[in-house]
Amino acid sequence: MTAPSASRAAVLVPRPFPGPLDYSVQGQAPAPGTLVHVPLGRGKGREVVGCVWDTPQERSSTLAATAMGGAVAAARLKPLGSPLPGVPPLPATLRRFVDWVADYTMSPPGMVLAMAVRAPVQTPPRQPVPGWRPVAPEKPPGLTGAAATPTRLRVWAAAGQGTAKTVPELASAAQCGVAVVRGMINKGWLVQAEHSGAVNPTPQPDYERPTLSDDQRKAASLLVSQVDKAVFSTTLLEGVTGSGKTEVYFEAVEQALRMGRQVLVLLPEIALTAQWGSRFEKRFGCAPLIWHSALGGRARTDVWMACATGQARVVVGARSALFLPFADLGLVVVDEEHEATYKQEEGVLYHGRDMAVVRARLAGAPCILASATPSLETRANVEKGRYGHVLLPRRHGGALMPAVKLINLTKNLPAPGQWLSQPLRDAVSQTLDRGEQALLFLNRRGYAPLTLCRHCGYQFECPHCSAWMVEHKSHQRLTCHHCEHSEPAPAFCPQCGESDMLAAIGPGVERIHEEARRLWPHAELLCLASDEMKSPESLRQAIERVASGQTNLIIGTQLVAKGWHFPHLTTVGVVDADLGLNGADLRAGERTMQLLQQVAGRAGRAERPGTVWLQSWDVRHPLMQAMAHDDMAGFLEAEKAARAPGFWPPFGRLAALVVSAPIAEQAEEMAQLVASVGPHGVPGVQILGPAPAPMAFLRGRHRQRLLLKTQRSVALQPLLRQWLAKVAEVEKEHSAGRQAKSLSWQGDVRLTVDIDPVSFM
DNA sequence: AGCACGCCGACT
DNA sequence: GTCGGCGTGCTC
Repeated sequence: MTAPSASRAAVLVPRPFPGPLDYSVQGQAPAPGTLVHVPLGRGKGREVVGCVWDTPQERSSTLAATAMGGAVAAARLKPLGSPLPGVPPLPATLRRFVDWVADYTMSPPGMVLAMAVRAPVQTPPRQPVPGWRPVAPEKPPGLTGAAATPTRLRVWAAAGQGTAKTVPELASAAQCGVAVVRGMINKGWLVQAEHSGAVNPTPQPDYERPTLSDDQRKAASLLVSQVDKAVFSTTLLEGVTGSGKTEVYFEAVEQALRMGRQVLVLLPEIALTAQWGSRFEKRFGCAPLIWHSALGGRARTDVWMACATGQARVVVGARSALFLPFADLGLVVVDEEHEATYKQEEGVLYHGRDMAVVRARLAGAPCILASATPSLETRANVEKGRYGHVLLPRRHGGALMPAVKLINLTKNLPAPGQWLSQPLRDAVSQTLDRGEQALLFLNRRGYAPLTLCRHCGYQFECPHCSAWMVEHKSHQRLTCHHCEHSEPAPAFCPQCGESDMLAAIGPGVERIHEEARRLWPHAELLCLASDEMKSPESLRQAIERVASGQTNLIIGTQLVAKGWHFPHLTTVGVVDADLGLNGADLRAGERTMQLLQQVAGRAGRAERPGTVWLQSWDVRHPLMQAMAHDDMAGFLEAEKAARAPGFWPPFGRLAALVVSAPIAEQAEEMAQLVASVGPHGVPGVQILGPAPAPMAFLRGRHRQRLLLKTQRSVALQPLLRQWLAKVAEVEKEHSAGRQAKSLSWQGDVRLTVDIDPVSFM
């Protein structure tokens, strides 16, 4: 004889609390996943929208039970509010994913939930609008003779066609006022029917099936069989640039569509969704649903709702699409899986690629990771047998991989103030003469990375960051690339007052553009940098100009290195191939290799072969040698060999702890304290630092960094949890002892934890 | 994260 | 005498 269920419901609210809060319910509690209004705090706007959460037992299948404090006394419980109308409950697979991400990233679960429910909370879904249909197939007796006016008959006909329509829809279809329609409803000639709501297009599996090469067919059949099994698996789809990876995983998408299941495709950048969408449309006959953070209001909620109701078949989007409430997810694809932009660097710090694998696992769906240059992490998972692997070793349609040539800058030094060496100039001139397209690549926005005074040596630095201000000639401003700060280009030195002595040092893409315009005055130039391409639409137009051959010389930043298809492009010149190799970044070599491979991959994708020129100050560098001799495997082996002995990722695990404060000493003192209570002397665990973070001053805050490095066998998060608990304990002691100690941790001292850090700033 | 409460400085 | 600064503490 079980009593009616406890009059208490756990509700996760979008606040940084350690777990769900309890509310009292009279009668039956709403099902887990239901979004409800709940009172919170004593404030005026004391209502928030939360999500009815599962009991710990229900969660424990996927999550180690988190020790939560004792239950709150029943008398203190506030009553549960009303559910959000028209919003389906969050599916269990999404709730488990929220729990998992919170646990893994050590973020409050409520903050993870916030990412999943922002759309329907900010913009409530459209309420279902009634549609109207004829009362019967035959005209009713009243609608005869004089009453059967031409207008009424048009309304009658419109109501009988297609799906049920709303009153305004019928009025416009029949070209009459709404009054006519209302009148017919009052007479009972039209009856209410389900209105189908916002209709989502349905992709057709075999709208336009491509002819696949043998390589492609073999790869596709394996992926299709994974989708067919409808269980979790992860497969790396590795294919050189131009090998037709997209067509291959489209076959897997097709299979999921045939099975009536939903597909999620992640892209590293929203800019890519437009071109991807048109490829999808050619293949499946309609556009996919697109999801990214720039999507506003109503459109956002429409996509969210379509995922929840199952109407959405295929969604393509940025990493935040992982938190959409898919009703029946049958396939997850992560395109360009190696891209660092998959790492969220603000708020909840999660890696989109890794969380995509988890999302698929919790949904019982296969996951495909696609790349021409897979990350070492993913390769390691392939080698351990955790991920499957399919390989496309050749370019599609018989196109050849481009030849790579090195230009030794020490021997081909351009004149002062110039950056293109003679061999590169010759190569570009010849390309243009042949009527082909050339690309000059420099991964640095703006005109010049440093402005200094030749008289006194003053360097223009950002007042809020330890970084130089970058000159942007197009806007006549100096801009910091790490924060919002920007100021008009100066006329004189603020230190010595000297005018005419300010000098732009080093090249940015704008400066290369200027040099190219002088060298090739008759070329059709286009400068492609992310800061100039604000909207996806302006980028789409620029890409279209390149792809169609309207422009023949492109100067660009890493934006042009993405997966674009430029059939006329045969020559690529990398202005500074060494850029990115120096610095303390663990993955500097790997990332530079991926970038160079991706840029190089833009050349010679059609019938004409391509050539890639790398300008380098250090042509002996293993990466330059590997590029020239097409020996990526060798380079990667060397990278692995360098990381393995120290248990650096992927051979070990890493967490970054960053202490930041407005005053440098505060950050230093706090970092010392954090370090002092860390897990020292634990086998397989190493603490590095504290030391000033590579960006020691950022957005007005001084930063100290510690790294926790463990062997793979060590559970990283429990270790960190203990560590942070000790930090909190010591902090408490200090605040209890008030007057003691110095200025530290008075004020705005923050500690952030980044699991699996990607950026080493 | 919000939001209110609380306890100290410059204004009508 | 009050308005308002942001330090501190709580949210079932």
